[in-house]
Amino acid sequence: MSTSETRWLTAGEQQAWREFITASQTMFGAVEGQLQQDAGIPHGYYEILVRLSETPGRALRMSQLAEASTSSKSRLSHAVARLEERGWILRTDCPTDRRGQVAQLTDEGFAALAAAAPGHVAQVRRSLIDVLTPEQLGQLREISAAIISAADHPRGPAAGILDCNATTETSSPGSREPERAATS
Amino acid sequence: MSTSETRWLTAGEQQAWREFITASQTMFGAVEGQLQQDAGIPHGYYEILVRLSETPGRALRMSQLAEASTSSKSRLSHAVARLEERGWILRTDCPTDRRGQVAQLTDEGFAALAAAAPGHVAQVRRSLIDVLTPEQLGQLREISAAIISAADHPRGPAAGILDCNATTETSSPGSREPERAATS
DNA sequence: GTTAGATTGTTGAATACTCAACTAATATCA
DNA sequence: TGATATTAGTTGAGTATTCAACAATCTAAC
Repeated sequence: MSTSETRWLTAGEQQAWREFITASQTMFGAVEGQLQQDAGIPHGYYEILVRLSETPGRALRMSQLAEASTSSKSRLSHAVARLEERGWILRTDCPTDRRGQVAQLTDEGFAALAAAAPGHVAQVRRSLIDVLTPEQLGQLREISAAIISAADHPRGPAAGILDCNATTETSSPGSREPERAATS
Repeated sequence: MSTSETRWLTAGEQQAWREFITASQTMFGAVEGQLQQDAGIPHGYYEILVRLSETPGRALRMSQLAEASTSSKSRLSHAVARLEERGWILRTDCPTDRRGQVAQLTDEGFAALAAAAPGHVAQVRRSLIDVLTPEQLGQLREISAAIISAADHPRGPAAGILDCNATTETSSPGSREPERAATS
């Protein structure tokens, strides 16, 4: 298994990959910029506030909040600390588990979120939703689901099924390599 | 124009948006992690090296390199400084423009890139390419192109055409708002 | 030619994220 | 019960990115 031939990307695959990178950077950059500009917080922080706002008591255990906002514990800890400084979140001890902390969205936090939401939604429409046809949006949803699912259920380096993708264009081993060496 | 009603996201739109966020984070996180782990550089640095490696003399003006790697001047400046410390890039004065600097990929840099490429490509396959059908990859390419194009040619807040997207589900103004206030 | 403006690239401060190390509390199991 | 392992969450150091300010050079217009 040591000398597994590298399956370089075909021209089409590489183009898809690079355009996807550019599109994502552009998109998230615009969303980030709008939020930073108008609300003074990064998008990750905004997500944290949103998850809390959607929870019945507007409160969540740190670990659950981390999962809900797809954040690492460390990142969440730092982020909540910042948001607490602003008075948008309050941290209290968890009554049932003395290790735990409960993050509670304050009224100020909710108000800030409500104030930021319209501008954010508008930006998301401008950068993504309204830019795609309904059909494309559906496709994007399925593509995203496939990506997430693949990450959740990783499989061995060279599953047999995958080879069917390399049939049409075998990407001659040297073609995308000797002088270029890479793939972004 | 001051009181433009917020067009909240429909349930489907919101789901697409959120899944896209998660998918992107997952995907780029995996790619980033692999590169950081195996090559000790972030993906953005890798891209810089790639662009240089693809250029005839393996050298580019800073501004061109910035554009090629979709990076801000500042970011590139910092990044190249780091890569220069490693001996992977060399900066020299531009002969034709005394303001300019030319970034030159060194042999060590090229070697490092060549060493990192196989692992990176494998990761890109694992996280994206091999996870999608050829058809989906094509769809993703078109979706990406649409996003990029929209960012390049921004249009006014409320173009008439856009309203056709809101026909089926008008997202009752209060539905996704009063208690939730947000949209990730 | 000289001046006003634009471009090139760097810098430092502020912020956010990652990683590893750590404390404290709870679970598991002999 | 007591020992061990797991889980919850925080912290600090290191690094990357952004932003605004800046110096230096080039370009254009008069």
